[in-house]
Amino acid sequence: MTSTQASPPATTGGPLEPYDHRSVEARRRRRWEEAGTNRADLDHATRPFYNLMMFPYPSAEGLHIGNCYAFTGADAHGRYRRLRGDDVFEPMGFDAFGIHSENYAIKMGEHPALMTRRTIANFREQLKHLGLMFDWDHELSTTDPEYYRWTQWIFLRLFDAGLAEHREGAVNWCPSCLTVLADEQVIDGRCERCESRVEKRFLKQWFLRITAYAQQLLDATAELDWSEKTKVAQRNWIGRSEGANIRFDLEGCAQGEVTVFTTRPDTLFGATFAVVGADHPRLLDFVSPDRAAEVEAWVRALPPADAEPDFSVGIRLGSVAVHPLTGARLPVLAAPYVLGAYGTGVIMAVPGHDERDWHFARAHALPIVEVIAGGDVTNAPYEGSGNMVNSGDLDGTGWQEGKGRVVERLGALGRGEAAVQYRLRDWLISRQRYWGPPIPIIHCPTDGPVRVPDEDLPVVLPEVDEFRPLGTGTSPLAAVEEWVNVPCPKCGKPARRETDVSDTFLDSAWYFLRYPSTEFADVPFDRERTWRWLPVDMYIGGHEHAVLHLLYSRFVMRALFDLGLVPEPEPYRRFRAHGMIIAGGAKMSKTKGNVVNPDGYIERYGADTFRLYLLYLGPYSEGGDWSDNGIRGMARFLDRVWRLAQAPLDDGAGSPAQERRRHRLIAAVDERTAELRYNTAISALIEFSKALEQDLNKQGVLRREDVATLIQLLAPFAPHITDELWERTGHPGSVHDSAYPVHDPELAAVDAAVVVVQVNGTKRGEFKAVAGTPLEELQAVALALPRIQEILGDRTPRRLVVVPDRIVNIVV
RNA sequence: GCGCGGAUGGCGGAACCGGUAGACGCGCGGGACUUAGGAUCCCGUGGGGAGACCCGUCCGAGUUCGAGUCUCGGUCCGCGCACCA
Repeated sequence: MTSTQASPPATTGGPLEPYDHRSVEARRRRRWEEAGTNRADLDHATRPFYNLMMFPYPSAEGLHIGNCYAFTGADAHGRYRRLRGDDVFEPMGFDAFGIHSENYAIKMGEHPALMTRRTIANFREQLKHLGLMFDWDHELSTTDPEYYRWTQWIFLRLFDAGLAEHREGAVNWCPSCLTVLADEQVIDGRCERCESRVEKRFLKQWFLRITAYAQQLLDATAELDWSEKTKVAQRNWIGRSEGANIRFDLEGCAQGEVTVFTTRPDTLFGATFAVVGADHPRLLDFVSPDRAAEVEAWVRALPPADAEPDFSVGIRLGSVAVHPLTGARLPVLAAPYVLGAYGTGVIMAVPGHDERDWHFARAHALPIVEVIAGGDVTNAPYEGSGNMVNSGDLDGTGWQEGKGRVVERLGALGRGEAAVQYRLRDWLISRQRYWGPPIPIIHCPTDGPVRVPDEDLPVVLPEVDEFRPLGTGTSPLAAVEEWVNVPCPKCGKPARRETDVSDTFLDSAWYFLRYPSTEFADVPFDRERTWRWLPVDMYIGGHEHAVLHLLYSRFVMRALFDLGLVPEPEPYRRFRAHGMIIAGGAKMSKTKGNVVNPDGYIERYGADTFRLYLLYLGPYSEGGDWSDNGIRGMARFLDRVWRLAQAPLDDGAGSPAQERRRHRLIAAVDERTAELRYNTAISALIEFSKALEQDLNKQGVLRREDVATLIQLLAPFAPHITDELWERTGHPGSVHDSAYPVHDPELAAVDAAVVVVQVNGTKRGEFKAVAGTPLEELQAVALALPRIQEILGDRTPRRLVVVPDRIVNIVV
């Protein structure tokens, strides 16, 4: 303890200046801008730390709370790393191309180019008020020709590598957005944006062959330092399954043979019919001539695919599949329950041991045969384990072993082999829309699709008045004749430009490569910069992008790595997903009227309070429930910090207990901040501030060291007020350039313990002890407690369990 | 259906390796200061009981000296995928 105060400490004299967040925050931001505090020295960084967050789509409604939450949490991490001595690069940009922006522009009747310029300006201003450590010198927008020039360049690298293909396929057509959608953008058979029922159409489209990387992308997930949840989502999306390809001869139709994929070759003897997906692009090749007309009519009359399977829908095609082992002649049918786009689009049906096939067989009076013993296939499909039956000389073989035996036998006959299938499909990037980067291809009548030469990039999106989709399956760009008609780069004869634009996910699949190199006009990413800064050290974003964006960018990075253009195959060393902010226990939505508007809170409480509350209201990885009252607690906390930092400060060493307290705080906050456990880091800071308040009330003075530590540890969360107080407490420079305090483990260790005494596991007393007191001594003290003596009476303890510094449990 | 998370006071949430359940914040109750305050500060706050104590982390079993934490079985909620053969 310091000596009791003989006289009141010197004070500043007048009343304490109240905390005015408006002037403080404006002043700090001005200072940062003047001093270039947030700029990273990209060429000389010795400890480069690339702190990336998912760039926003700049919606016209402006910054929403989810953006704020994502960025604040990521920014706190960047600021923490910086205080720990890293050279942190924290860039920001705008993902402004795409259907999202275009649909809104159409609704408002404003040209997307104009609208985007405005919404970006608005977003940028809002972001600046959040006190984020962005290096605005490296801002980018995907709609900028200087950016999408390189998006096109990336496409061409993939094209040259044989990873971009123009081919016909069944595509998802949204009749409302009037465009093709990627499989990933179809949710329960509906468009993810407008929820219209999606239709199947056959169009020639550009695909990126991500499936060529399926196995690599799958294998590499094991090495990633990502949230486990995200890795699992990626693995499930890639969806590897092992089984066999089996060839059946066909009779009575144009197609002479068909290959099917199955994960259960052991059930081959139970195959009683074959089914072709109703959406199979060459369905008619499986139909016998006399049935063609009827089947065609049937396909046309099919209702749109529903989320719920309907097994009563199906039709006989009149052709026959010959069983490769038994020679049995199996009927061939078509049904919508089989996917034309997965595997070969045709299956062998084993109704005895597959639930879907069983229901279909029942509905269409097809035979059901038991080939794995263990169930009763007349009443229900049996998908469990067992021995093979009705399988010729393989009867009695275990089903697992049977898989190999059947494949072996097929192999010997040249009728099949072991095979792997992935759920992952190639990435369809063609969009028949206006607001995107034109795909840099020229279609020539003689040379086919020809790439635009690199030196002709960018293929600038022409300015047109009519940007609405035509609905004909072609982009509005098709109407811009003077743009469309160009000579073929190869032969010089008249040719036409590709008029589709690319998917916005291609824009965001490489933006992290551009940030460090934004000032380079003639390369997409400078070699030296890229090798110094990539891969990203920490990536923080929403879990909604756990599959699409993360997988696409991993694919692009990997492809570029194989071309020797980037230093590593994986783009993001660490990834952490943040949770979601809800309000009143429910997702925010306009219809519910519970949307929290950030601007109002920043205006009223200041960005620091707002940031602090966002990070405090729940674990960052989980999100939390916003409460209008809750934020006031954080305002009180910062008011207290403000008062404390203006109190008289004492440069003395203070008491050992005070110093221990400070070191314990550093240890706790450091560890929790590093692990993104912000809510508990902040609660430790609040506790400490209350302890300092007690000191102040008692002694009228605070230790300068305590106040400085509080300010520094708080700086990643509340960057303005801490910087201001850092200056006011006499420190030169910005708090954000200071060195994070370091704790001494010995001092941070607990020195006094409260030892609980239990009798048979129930607490009966406690006593204080010096940390590290020998076990025998703890025992003795515990047994000597009067209360314990009383409870024990004349019973002798049967056993004593002693946990150092914690517990003595007396078992009688 | 499959996969992954959860379930703790009036509310949001803490709790390291199994060791005082409920840190911290909100709300609420009481007090101080105020002309007044929905401002600020102090004290209290899981339930029951006058009390020693008893009960209490979704439910039911189990392991253990000791379980919010581990095991088994179940209920409910959230998220993702979903005719993937």
